[in-house]
Amino acid sequence: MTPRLTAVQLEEFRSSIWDYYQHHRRSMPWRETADPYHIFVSEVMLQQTQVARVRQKYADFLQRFPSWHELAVARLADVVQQWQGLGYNRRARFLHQAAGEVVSRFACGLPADQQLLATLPGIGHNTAGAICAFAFGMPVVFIETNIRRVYIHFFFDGRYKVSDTQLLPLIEQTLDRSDPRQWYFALMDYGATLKAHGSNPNRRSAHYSRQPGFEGSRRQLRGAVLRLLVSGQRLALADIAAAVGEQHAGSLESVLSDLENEGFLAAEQAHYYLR
DNA sequence: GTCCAGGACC
DNA sequence: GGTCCTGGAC
Repeated sequence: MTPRLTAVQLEEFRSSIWDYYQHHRRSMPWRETADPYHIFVSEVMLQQTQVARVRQKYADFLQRFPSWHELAVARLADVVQQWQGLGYNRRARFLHQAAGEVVSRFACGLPADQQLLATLPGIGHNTAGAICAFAFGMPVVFIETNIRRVYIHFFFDGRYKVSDTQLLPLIEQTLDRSDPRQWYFALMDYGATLKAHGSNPNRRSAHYSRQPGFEGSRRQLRGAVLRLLVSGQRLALADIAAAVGEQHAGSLESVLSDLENEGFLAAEQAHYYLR
């Protein structure tokens, strides 16, 4: 199933990655710090979102919410406002909730523990691993899209439906324990270039799927509703319906209900507002 | 205009 | 296995 690497294969692979990194490393602000809060914010932003779009948002967000405490005590509406343009607003709510938990559960700071980090909202095994590697320099095993590309490209040439379960033992075998932080930076930079040049190896991942269209979707409507309310105004159903337009009329009430249940919205006297 | 990148949670 | 956003590339 998963190949066991020889010492020579291992050395060749590591050399390829390090050599590429030496000449083509990408510079990013969150790579210049080991501050757990800064790393945490960057990793949540980088979930499902490309580096280019995160850069400015990262700087603005930290300017507005400089510490766990200031994020924890902020209004959710302010956090969502700061999040605008990144998409997947649930991440803003998770981040806000996570800050609350960090302040209450981990007064001494973020724990250097992958399992424990993965109990925080919005943090799964992979983001927890990234935080451990980048904030604490720990030799943990995790996978994300760029890393996935690298291992499929090198070790599963011509194969289809490659699962992460097959990749993880290889990531573990090849992990350079002398400097996990730089090693993962190097892997991700190599993976990013594989996408840019030639066919994307991740299409051969068992976890690849084509995404549905955005125009007219519930996702689009959710974004539109939050954008409408993010400035703090309270609006009646009819006002929201008028603002989001005819094409969303059928699903508006259901979307409002979802957003209310998720903790984004509240309603008083038939007027909706952002919490 | 159409396609596509990006993990967590239910 | 379905759902969640937005902007940039083509």
